[in-house]
Amino acid sequence: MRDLPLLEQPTVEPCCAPLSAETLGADAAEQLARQFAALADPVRLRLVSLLATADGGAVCACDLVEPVGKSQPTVSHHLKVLADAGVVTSERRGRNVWYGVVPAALEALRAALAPR
Amino acid sequence: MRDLPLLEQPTVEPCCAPLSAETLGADAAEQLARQFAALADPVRLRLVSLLATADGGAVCACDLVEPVGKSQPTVSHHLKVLADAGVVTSERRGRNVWYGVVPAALEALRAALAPR
DNA sequence: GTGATACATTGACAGATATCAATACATGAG
DNA sequence: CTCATGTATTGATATCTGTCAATGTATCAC
Repeated sequence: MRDLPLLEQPTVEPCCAPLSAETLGADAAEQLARQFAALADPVRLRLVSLLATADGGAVCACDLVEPVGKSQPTVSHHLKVLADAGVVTSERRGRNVWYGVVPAALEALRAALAPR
Repeated sequence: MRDLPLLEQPTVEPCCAPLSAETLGADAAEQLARQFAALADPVRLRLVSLLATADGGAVCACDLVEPVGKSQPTVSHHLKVLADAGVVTSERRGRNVWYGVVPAALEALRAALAPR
């Protein structure tokens, strides 16, 4: 028995060639830096990890506040940063909002770090 | 004909299990966030790319200032940030200092982003 | 409609960060 | 030792970022 993805997955276009393949241009560097910046915070990393390890790949925002030990507005802020960077997606379900990782986004970053 | 590595490569211990494998603890999250933060700047990304694409894998600091278009102290600062994060190594050679990427460090970050 | 619940936004503030000019330090040449 | 060169450090400043309390907004139950 197979389920459709819980959350709609946005299309992800690769930021650039791997760092080790060709010299990064200024524009690509800015874009890539923004994506890494999204992961450059311990709270956001824990959020991503919570989403990525959840079965179904999605978690209600209500279940994210307590595990990271920050206030609700702070968690909401971090989720927005992740969403703006394309690392997570969100979807309203009644009164709740569910968040899920965008595996393709992580894969794109992984590709940027690939060795020569 | 094979050469020894131009720069001594430090040992790199993996920060943590992949984000998608198990929930990231607070301490591991801090450590991993610091490493991603090193890559969360366009100038530093270009520096890493310049080093990674150079044959021999190392470049004189003197050849890094002009390509990134920032002042010498600024470039020196960014190189220090990268070195502190373990992403690059440096070695003095006479009056110059040569910098090189630490491929294992990039690989460790890549591993953290690996899918389930 | 009213009230309750879940999430997002605003505003304020402290701490971090990127940048450069000026200066210090280290190395090799003479 | 002295000087020139390459790199690092210091100090100052503007900008960005993480955080929370307070408030706003959307959805459901009634």
